[in-house]
Amino acid sequence: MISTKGRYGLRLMIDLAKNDNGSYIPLKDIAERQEISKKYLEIIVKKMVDGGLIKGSSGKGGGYKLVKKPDKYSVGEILTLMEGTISPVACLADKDYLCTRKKKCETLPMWKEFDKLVHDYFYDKKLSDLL
Amino acid sequence: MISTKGRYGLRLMIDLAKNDNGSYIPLKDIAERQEISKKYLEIIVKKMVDGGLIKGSSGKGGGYKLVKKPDKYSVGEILTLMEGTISPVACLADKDYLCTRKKKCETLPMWKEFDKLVHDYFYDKKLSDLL
DNA sequence: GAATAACCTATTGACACAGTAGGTAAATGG
DNA sequence: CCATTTACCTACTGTGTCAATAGGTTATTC
Repeated sequence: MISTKGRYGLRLMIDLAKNDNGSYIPLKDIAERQEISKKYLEIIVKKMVDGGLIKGSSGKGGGYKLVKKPDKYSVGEILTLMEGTISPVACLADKDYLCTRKKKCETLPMWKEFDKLVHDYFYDKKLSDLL
Repeated sequence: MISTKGRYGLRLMIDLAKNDNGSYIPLKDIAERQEISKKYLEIIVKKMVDGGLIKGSSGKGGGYKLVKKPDKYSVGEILTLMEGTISPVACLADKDYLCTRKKKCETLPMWKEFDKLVHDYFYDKKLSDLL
């Protein structure tokens, strides 16, 4: 289940893309347009900056802006950054996950197939597809 | 993310299907074969019984058994019973979810498309496909 | 130097997850 | 009838995440 972080994060990116005029966009404006608490958006926006998906600038005339063209962002990378993982099961989400039943597990192949389905869907879908 | 309830629940159903010889299968045996705590499986098995997916019988010779042929169970119905919902976002999981932005939401169409993808995948996949 | 806006740390209440503990009720075999 | 087996039931617990709020400090511009 995609949390508000992922959902709001995506809307933040769409807002940044739609209102991009070259200059920085203040979070206050985004919060108002998107009807999301600015305080909560700060958490989301920080992850985006830390993850290198957007950049911020302080002071008057400051705000946030995209660092790439919208068609260069996949929905998958945005969601993965926000959610930590988009893998549907713990066995696949964590590379170091240890499971003694790996070889005889009857469900693992299905999870893997489903995981690929999800992964492909979100990584093929671009931010530009949502504008 | 599918929780242990969903994952174990699926393995329980597979175990019941694989070891079906007409009579009831004690939970103790399933717990040992699947290497899952019997106590924890009790919670899962109760949901299955309450949901009408399996039936139980007390006393010696008792246990649990399927009520349908394995090809009549979809993975989707098993997971939905265990997880409550398999919808990827709150907006779609809850029928009564109120969102003032429904009409202008740029992400909703994508969530709907993805929701259908997930739904179709799991409801087309049958328990018999996992044996 | 005032205003603007990002950036930072901490806290909170609610809830779900992943179990565990300890019992009662029902069915069967001897 | 009674011991055994097995399901069935209620309650509890620790850990963690979610969703959000509060209250600051730093950086930048005019």
